Amino acid sequence: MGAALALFDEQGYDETTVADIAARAGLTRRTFFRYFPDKREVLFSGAEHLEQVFAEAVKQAPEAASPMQALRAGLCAAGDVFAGVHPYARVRARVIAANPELQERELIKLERLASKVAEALEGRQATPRLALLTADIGVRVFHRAFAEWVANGDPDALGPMTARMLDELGELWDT
Amino acid sequence: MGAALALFDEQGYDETTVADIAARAGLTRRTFFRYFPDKREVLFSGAEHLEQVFAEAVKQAPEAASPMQALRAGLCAAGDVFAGVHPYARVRARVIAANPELQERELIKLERLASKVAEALEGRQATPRLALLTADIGVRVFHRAFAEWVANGDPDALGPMTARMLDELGELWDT
DNA sequence: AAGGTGATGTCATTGTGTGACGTCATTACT
DNA sequence: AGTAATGACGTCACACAATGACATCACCTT
Repeated sequence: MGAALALFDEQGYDETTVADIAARAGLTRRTFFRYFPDKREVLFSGAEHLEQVFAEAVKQAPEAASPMQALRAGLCAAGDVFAGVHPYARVRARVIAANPELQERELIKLERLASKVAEALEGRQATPRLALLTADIGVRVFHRAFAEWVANGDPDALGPMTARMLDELGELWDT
Repeated sequence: MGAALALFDEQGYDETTVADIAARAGLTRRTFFRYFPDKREVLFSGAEHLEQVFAEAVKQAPEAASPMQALRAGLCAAGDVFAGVHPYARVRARVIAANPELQERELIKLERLASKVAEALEGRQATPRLALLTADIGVRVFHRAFAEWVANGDPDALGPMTARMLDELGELWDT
């Protein structure tokens, strides 16, 4: 809902009531809660799509690919999802950064994403233990790369930024 | 507050009101909110202590240690914090697992922990970029190892379990 | 045209979180 | 000792989120 994002950005999240959002969108409070289970959820409507793309790319990776290689494929696909929405992502990130409640919601979305990816990895060769670990770490790398991308990255290069960060992470063990 | 944990375990988190908790503890609703900023926070009172121990261990690691080695030191110290509380941790984990709101809070606590650890790593040799990444990944490894420890681990071996998982993660790049 | 179906609005209720304010006990200062 | 300051706790009142029950209206199907 664009109305909500605009209001959050203009006057802050806490200062914006659901009634405000509904009013600007030409709705009632009650109706708002039919579209979104709660106030925060407005900012996370694309989450399922991301989950789906990421997990699908992991599943579609070549048969011979290792978990890490499958993960990399997923990360690149996930990066593509955000093509063209860099400006929107900036505003959204600013709003979220300003509010702990929203950060909480963001984090649990990541957790859900990780569990979907773990599922996809299990559908290949990985043991549950390592699938969970690999997925979790992959998603966190995505999260950090996303933060850098929003802050100062090339709008069209989220995927590459993520892949690079994954490499850098692997090198941390070589000391 | 033990009263809260007991009630959450007996009747569920949502079914337990702040008034219930306060009553059992011999307090008022208003007083409860003087001790805890919100209802969830009851279950996260030890968080600052963990942050402090973890970060301190990272700072105290030998001068020559790499970021990864300093991280490992922090993880072991963090493991020691939970010596003797395995049974309590089980109940707590069960309550949290049953409620998304609590999971959200747990995740943001981890995020705070990661940022403290990142700070500690920056106090050594690491660049901000890699400090954030290393800390984040370290904390996630801790989180996953903790989950396994709660589910079926040796009550006295959280630290070793965590260290082992960190090794396994590093090996994922070797394929 | 009648009836069903879905989208939206109205109303009422519960519970969280917070501000304003009062009371009481303890400590500190003269 | 007497009194002022401080802090812990309670009472009251309120805004808002969230949700269930029910009404209304538009539109589609036959």
